[in-house]
Amino acid sequence: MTVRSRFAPSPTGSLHIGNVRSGLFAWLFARHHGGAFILRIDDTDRERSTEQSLQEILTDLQWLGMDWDEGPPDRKYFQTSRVERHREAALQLLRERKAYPCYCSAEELEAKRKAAEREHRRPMYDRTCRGKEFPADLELPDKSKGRNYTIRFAMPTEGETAVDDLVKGRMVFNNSDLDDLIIIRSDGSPVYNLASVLDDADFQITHIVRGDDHVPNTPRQIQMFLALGFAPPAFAHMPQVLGPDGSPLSKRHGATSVVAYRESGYFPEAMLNYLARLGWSHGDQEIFCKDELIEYFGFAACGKSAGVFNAEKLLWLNFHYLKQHTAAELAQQVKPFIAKRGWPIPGDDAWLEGAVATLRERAKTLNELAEFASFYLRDDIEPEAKAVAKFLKPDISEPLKTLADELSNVNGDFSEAAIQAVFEHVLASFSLKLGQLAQPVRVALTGGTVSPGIYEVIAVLGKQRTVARLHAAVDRIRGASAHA
RNA sequence: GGCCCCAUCGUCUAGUGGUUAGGACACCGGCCUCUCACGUCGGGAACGCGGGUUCGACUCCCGCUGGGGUCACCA
Repeated sequence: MTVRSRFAPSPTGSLHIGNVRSGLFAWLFARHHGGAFILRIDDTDRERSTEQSLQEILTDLQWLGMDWDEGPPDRKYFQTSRVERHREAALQLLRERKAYPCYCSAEELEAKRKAAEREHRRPMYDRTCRGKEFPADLELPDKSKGRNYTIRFAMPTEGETAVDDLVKGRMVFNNSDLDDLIIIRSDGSPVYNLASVLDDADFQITHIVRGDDHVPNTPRQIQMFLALGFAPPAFAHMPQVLGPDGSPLSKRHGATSVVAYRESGYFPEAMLNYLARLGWSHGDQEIFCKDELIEYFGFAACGKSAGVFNAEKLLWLNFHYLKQHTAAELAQQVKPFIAKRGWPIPGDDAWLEGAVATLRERAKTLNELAEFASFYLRDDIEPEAKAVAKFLKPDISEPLKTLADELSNVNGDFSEAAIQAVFEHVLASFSLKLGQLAQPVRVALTGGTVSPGIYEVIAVLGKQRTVARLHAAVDRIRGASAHA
């Protein structure tokens, strides 16, 4: 049997970390077994589904490299295009007496539910309408035509339903605890539980991989597969992803969507690696490339307990992958992040590569890389007041000026070695230690007290810009002391 | 409340009856050093509790406690 797994996001918002992880495991499982990965769009909630979030989800998936064998743009894989199929199946169930019309109003049901809760009883539908007679040719509900009822699935009331879950193990449910759930609303539209079962059956899904919040649905869906005449697929329920406070990961925990990380300059390899390692392991290994993930993946090595999303570990992984890229690659990849800040993108790729090379050990994301490159990219830097106060003092103006002069006299290659030689000469003539000169120079050139090695910075900046900034600093010091 | 699930360092986890309980992130300290990083060396840090089973339990069983999921004309 060929493995066919699926991922069925709803296009009602951004692709969520917890959600995409279930999708990733479904994808890894399919790829591991050389099977097919099906992308289905659960867009039955027409109110909240948008084209924009659909496009965003597809982009995220492509970015992560989670390619699908079947799915969009083929309309067949959009749940809304299958409502006729869902309605026919409901009709079939009705004719076979495996479903029945329910005339209870939403208000009545709500009242009963509240009463049950008050009395600490299970708030389950009391099956008032089950067993009542109804014509064999009963039509599906349509409120607008006066057919104001819903269709419920007649769940077996005896026996039990077992789920042999690939990650959770065997779970047994009493059928008497299973609700007669609504499968067709009073407006005639099919409900998720029916649509999902039918789609999984029709698309011949062999393994349903999803979040474990679906566990309670599983025995009900198995009964529906059976009633519809299908063999139920295998199930693998992944534990939830939690926020740092132990509650399910949500927007209030900060960045939790794939797109947020994509736009912050994270690498897809890092995201993939992190997501896979959250709830799954392969001995002590922490770093996995995509092919290794596919090769090693299995549900046996998946944990059963929920995991806390750790943004710092993701960041560490991202740093790891950033270091894997060459400076030339990073120079290209950082451009969009420079543009986003409204800064000019250098035309000289080799120069940008040189600048990136000095920053790559310091930045953990492409976004940080762009941020740190600020003083290379712009000449209108505003030095930090604290740094100026601490390092740009009157007695350093002379050494700074001398350094500028000697630097401008360097002939030939403006290399780090040449720059170092100039420094050593200035240091000796003023009896200064490197630290005493380097920090003021750093403030003069970068505006702050933190930067790559000072020789590297000067080499990247070039003779002209370096000298200009040193002169500016000297002027600033003299201006300040003149005012004093 | 009913049903279901879960339980090793702060976090992600390894571990399948006998280990000094391992790794990673984070944290702390040393080294390197022109700042910050990187790197490197080292450190602290966990089997929720109580019963069994066993010569021996982190590992198996039961109970407790704690945490979570779910009970819609949402998906």
